[in-house]
Amino acid sequence: MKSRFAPSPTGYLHIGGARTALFVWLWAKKQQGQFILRIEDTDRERSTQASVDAILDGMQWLGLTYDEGPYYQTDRFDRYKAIIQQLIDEDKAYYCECSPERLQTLRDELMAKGEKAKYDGHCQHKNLISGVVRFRNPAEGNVVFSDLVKGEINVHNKELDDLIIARSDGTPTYNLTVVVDDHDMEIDYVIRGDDHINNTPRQINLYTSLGWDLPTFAHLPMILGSDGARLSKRHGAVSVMAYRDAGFLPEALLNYLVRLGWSHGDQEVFSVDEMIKLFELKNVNKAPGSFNQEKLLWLNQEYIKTADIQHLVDQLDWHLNEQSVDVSQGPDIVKVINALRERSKTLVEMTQGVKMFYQDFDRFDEKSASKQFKPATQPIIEALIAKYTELEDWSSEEIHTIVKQVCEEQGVGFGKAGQPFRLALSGTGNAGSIDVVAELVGKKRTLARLNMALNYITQIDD
RNA sequence: GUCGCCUUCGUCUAUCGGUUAGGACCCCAGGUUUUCAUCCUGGUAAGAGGAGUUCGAUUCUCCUAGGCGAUGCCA
Repeated sequence: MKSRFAPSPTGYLHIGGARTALFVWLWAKKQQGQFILRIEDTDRERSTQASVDAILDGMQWLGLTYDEGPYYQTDRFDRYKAIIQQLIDEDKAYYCECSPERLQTLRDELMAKGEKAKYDGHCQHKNLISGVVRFRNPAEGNVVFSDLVKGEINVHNKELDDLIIARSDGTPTYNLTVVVDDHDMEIDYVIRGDDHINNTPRQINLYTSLGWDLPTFAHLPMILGSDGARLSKRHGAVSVMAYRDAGFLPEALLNYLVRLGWSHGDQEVFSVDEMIKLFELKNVNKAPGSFNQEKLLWLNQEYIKTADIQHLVDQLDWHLNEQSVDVSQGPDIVKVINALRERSKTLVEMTQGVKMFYQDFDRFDEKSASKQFKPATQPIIEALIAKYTELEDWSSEEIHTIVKQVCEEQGVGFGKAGQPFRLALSGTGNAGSIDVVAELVGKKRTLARLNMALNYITQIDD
């Protein structure tokens, strides 16, 4: 069994494409079949190598590995040419010299009359030998096919016209190339976005005309933006790689995407293995879905909380490099991640949190500082400095005990000491459990930062 | 315009004729917590509209409306 993902390289791999790729990939994996990647680059005006690279990068990051390919349609022009010639020879296709102007006028007229805008067959029997090549679509009857997600679809041949299969420069067009490729590559399942539903009957006629067996079709609903409009740049990040940059784990994105349009009862979290095991095209929804960043964020946090720690280390590495955070000197990154993982929605947030363990800062967040570093706090900070300077066993337990001691001696609640201490340690006030954080930051840096806080307080005193 | 596809809480969805229409995200309230976060408890919120079939429709049929797609020498 074989299925394929066939993007056209006219931009990066976007969310919708990634979801299609995922479903196709899952279906292939589930059947223990082959997943083929084919680049549909017949439109040479718009196709770029940069886009091909971007698509490949996106798929690699998501872990959607392909068993065959990438095949490029531009490498197969001879084959398409032969098929087109064959169709002409068998009188199943013909040349047409109608000008774009004539065609446009025709469309306008038909539309004005309230009729279907389609080619009128002007050149059908002229026996021309140049121009575009059109496929002779059957005039009667209808095309019926059973779509794995949409069910039975029935289209009258009257609605279809003689579509162009070769441009006037001889290059083949999409509807011809897909059919030839899917046949030659022995694709059993054509799974793609439902914007292709309307092309399917035309393609079926091509298959039939060529005497080829039909693949099974499955048309996936589109992904819309939060406003219900087709997902586009104005909805924010649509490129898959932008999600890596924003600190998402690939498995979180995959999990989000698989649940957008597919479900298995009430289950929300799926490992990739579970997806493969449970995925069914018949459980794919017919209706389009809206992309919802909040839910993705929630899933990302779930994955950050539960992921294998080494995996997290590996994934975080890219962000650490990106932000030039050197973790080779200082506490074990594993411990730092464990201290941070429950409070990070993204790896970018986590990277921010990591900084305080490896980098010194020279100022406190002004808003927090003005609130926390009051003159009344001075004796508390001084007491902490005194006791910590003496502390031999720099462990979270001891650190915690001392905070408690100071609170008792000064007759204040834990928060009165804990809050300023947290701000002194982090500079921002955003940090986890202070004892654990202080242990990881280390004695030297903790004392330095407490002294910095003390300075701050004595300065506002003046 | 014409043709095709689609329509359950704000969002993602469950339901395969009989349910107080369930779950999840978000939001709100309460609890745990040295802040935040995590965690726990609870809450708000839905079958586009109209006919029909049926003892009974969210579920089946039809109509209408709305959305999306196609109508390209794009894919």
